[in-house]
Amino acid sequence: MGYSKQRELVKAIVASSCAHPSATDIYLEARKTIPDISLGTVYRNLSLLSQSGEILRIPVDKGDRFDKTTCCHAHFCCVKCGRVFDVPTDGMAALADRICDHGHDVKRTTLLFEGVCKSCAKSDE
Amino acid sequence: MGYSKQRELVKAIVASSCAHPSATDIYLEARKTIPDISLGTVYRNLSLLSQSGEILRIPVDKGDRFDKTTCCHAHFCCVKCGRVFDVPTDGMAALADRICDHGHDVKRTTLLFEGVCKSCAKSDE
DNA sequence: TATAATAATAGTGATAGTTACTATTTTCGA
DNA sequence: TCGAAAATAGTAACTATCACTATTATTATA
Ligand SMILES: [Mn+2]
Ligand SMILES: [Mn+2]
Ligand SMILES: [Zn+2]
Ligand SMILES: [Zn+2]
Repeated sequence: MGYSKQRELVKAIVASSCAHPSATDIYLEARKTIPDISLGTVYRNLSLLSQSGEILRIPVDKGDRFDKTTCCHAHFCCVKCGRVFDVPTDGMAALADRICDHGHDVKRTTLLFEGVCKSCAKSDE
Repeated sequence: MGYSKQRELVKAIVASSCAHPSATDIYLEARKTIPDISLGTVYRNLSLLSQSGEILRIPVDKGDRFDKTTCCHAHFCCVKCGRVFDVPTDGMAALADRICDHGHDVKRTTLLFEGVCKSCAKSDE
């Protein structure tokens, strides 16, 4: 993965944010430094950085969000304001309860594993 | 929520499927019975049925999927074929390991809580 | 350094899933 | 049976994201 100041900027913006920014958030922030950076470049670099494990992609209802914290942790996403909060994953069963104890109201818990299934892994030798 | 044969058909199709069908899957199946049913009607009824808890909406990368099983359970989604498999949620920490034991390759685990946060709950009295 | 090969970019256009809109039709209670 | 309320079909709009291409930047090499 070669050098480009655009890619470094995208990475720096994710690294400096605690708000789990969206691609658009990052694009708007990036334009303050590189005014003619394109949205496509932001998306491409977010994908590359996610694939290489330098940042984490979080699938949320209305567009993906990005996280400088790449170790496994859960998120609480507010359906009203869209903010994404970190949730440490020590327990797990009592997690939703703990979130509710903080005054949040958990409406839905989504747990999704993604990967390649047995039969697909076989079919491409 | 009033009666309509379209809504009953959408619900019946979800109830009879074990494949976690997408909105388009359901639309195509519904047209076999009601040829001029519209895609908008399918989407509207899927949303209504999900909201009322009669079916479960599963957010997956490439479009939502729908589930007749509404009790809490996890899913393994293959990024190659798109199939969605049920995963019982007894343990949780060893879940990814168990999926791998079955020959699947877990690339990413997504755990997402959604709801209304404390400050938003306060702001609308 | 000069230069050729490679990689990345900006800008634009396309795509797909979903929602919004509206005129028409269906349902349902009085 | 009749009128309000709800639901529909069809279409258009929206948004996040990806694809394409000509141009520019980076890197490797002589
Ligand atoms: Mn996080
Ligand atoms: Mn399921
Ligand atoms: Zn909120
Ligand atoms: Zn598969």
